[in-house]
Amino acid sequence: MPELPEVETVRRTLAPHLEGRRVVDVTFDDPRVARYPTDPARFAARLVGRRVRAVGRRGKYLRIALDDGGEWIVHLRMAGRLLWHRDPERRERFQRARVTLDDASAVDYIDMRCLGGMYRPDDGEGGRGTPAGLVGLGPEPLGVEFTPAVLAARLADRAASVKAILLDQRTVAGLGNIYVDEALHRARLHPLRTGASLRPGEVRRLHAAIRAVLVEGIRAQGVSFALYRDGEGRPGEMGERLTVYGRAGQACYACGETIVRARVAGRGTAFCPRCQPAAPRRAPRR
DNA sequence: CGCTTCCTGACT
DNA sequence: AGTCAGGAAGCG
Repeated sequence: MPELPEVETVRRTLAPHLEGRRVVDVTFDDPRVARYPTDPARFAARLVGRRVRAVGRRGKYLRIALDDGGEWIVHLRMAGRLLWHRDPERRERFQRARVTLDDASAVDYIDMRCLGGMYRPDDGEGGRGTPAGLVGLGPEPLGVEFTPAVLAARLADRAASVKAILLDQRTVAGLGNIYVDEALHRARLHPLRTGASLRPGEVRRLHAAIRAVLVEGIRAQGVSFALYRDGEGRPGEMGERLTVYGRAGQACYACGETIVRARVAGRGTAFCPRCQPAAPRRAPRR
């Protein structure tokens, strides 16, 4: 569920409450959430007593820097939420863990499907316990290192669909199903176009579209279809601003054609068949 | 490279 | 009862 704009919104809403605070207690209601160390007691022992330096983000990973140089990492996957509050009596349905801070506030980890989890890697950058996906993650799409040339290099010679390539976090960090569909529509590219088929001008369009939809998503504090909330429990408003995702059967805002839904890269995919024509048959000029 | 799997709930 | 869900590791 949460993609880069949603995770960034959680980061921004949690940071003022967490930074400078010391962890005084960690409890797990579901031990599966402790991804590393996998023993909840050991996880708690490694987090209790630490002070939060900064709440950061890399792709869809929340990286919470601690005063011992290590970090506490959270990945929300499909249905995870982090909720900060001051009510010790509060208990959300599907609450899986609680981290209590030294001002008596708490951060609850809530996850209906239990696909997400928390990591407390051994010390040192990329120490044991660092989630595998964080190693080899592609560039931050809103950072200076993500350029049209970098994107072009990652699309070149690829037979896979541009949708599958963009969903791969090694290509660029933080895109998920919603923002990929939105970016492809904005760039007027059919999701089944192969990476190798994209001409330089199309790659530049895609690069700009990716940035634009993510910036808009952050500004709207993310998409809240069902479960997503920010760190203080508020829904985002990006769901009302989507142009293709969730709009199958409705008219394209750009051309009036009916938005269709198909399965691409194993995912439900919405696109406009007129704005996003299928791949040209001829090989691209170089 | 695409497909399956993890998990649990909501919807048709 | 069957299908689907915004993620991503693992498999063939």
